[in-house]
Amino acid sequence: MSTLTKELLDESSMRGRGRPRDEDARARILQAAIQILESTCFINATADAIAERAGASKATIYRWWPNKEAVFIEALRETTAQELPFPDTGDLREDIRQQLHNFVKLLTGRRGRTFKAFIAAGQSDPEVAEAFRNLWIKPRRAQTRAVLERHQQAGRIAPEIDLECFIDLLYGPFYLRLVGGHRPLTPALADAITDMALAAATHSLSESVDGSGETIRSVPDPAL
Amino acid sequence: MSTLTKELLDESSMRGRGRPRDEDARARILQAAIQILESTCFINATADAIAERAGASKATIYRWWPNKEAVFIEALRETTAQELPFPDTGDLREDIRQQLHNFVKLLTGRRGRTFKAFIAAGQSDPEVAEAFRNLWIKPRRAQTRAVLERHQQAGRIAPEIDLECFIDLLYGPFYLRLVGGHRPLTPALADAITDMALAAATHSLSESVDGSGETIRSVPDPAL
DNA sequence: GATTTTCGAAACTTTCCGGTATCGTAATTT
DNA sequence: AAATTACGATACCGGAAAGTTTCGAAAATC
Repeated sequence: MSTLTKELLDESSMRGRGRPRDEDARARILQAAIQILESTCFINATADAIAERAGASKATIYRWWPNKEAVFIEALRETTAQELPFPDTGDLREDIRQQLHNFVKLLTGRRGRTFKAFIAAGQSDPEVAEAFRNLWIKPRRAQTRAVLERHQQAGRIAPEIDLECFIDLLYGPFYLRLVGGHRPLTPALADAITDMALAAATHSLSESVDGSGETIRSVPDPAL
Repeated sequence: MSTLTKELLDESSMRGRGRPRDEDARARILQAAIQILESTCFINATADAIAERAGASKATIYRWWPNKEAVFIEALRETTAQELPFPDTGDLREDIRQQLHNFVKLLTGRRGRTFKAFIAAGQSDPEVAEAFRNLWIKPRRAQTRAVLERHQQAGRIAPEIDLECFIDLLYGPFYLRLVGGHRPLTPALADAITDMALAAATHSLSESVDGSGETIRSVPDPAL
């Protein structure tokens, strides 16, 4: 975080003559960008605000990034890269429960505002939308899918379940409350979704147990 | 839509002396507002754009609405008031399936862009966010809940299911794909969510049949 | 020490847009 | 006919913010 990241690797060979880039300023700018998204909305996330908070100059920002959005995108990449790893204990229920609880904790914290800001900004800026997809959504989905695939192959998720849709079923409710704001994001929701998602994933499984190999998706008589 | 809505009700009594408000212009302005949200993003939804498209004057807009956002809010109210009624046939599966298919159709059409615009604008304008909640989200949820409550009382949904969470489970995946853009909104998703949501709603139901009155949320042995 | 490149600070330009004011005209009441 | 109010068109005002430029100082190479 301090002035430790000076000359690194063998970039010294391709270094020009003049004063080198201030890596510390780079870090401060990215951190300021994220902090602004965490506190206020995108509307207040101006280039001046970043510069002021980072103790840097606007000229410095525009020397290294083509525009304001690029700063936010790089900041998102650096801060969310390692977040929310899907648990893989072998216990499907516990994996899901843990993950959804962590997700709630993430969304109710500072990161929730960051995501809302990116979702909002993505509507008018395709590059921001693509960045949010590629840097946040897709990596999480890929990792989630990897774990769920193992559970499915182990028979703990019914084989006819479309995992992509199942992942939407898992995370969708939380994004809905995040952007809808009709109800708060609580651990209770995480528990409820865990129960329901697990029932959905194992339903046909428990049915195929009692008899027909044909996976009949029979429902209790609609008329009571 | 034409000049039919002139003097209506007994407002003629409280009409002043001068030229009356041009109700046709009002309709054109609201229609223009919605059309702009449907075509481009909120970013292009300027007051000038509304005026031009409506063939009206900006002065007329600001005479009847306090600001730009109020126009969009009233336009949302008028256009979405009657949309997406939850089916109530008594057949839970068919009710859900129909509703989700209609929802997909709605979101993939022009209305999807409108919603994205409102979600985005709501991040920086609390009044817009509240309007979207009160005019779209909450009415749909209330109606959905009313129908689902009857299904639950009739025993077609397990009694321990929290309907609010279940509603989030139903609609969440579609909002997620709408704002995430990682996968397209397809009827196939509606079918998949229908199957999984129904399994979730009836799972404990089929379990409580075979024995214990205690609602144990037991799962098939995690280790296969 | 000369050169080169970056730095922070701040002024600056440019563009855009929300909202207001003006003006001549149209519609309605009295 | 007079008074009143709304209309469309258009010019205008003020602020905000993206991005550029200028400037003197700092940090590196040669």
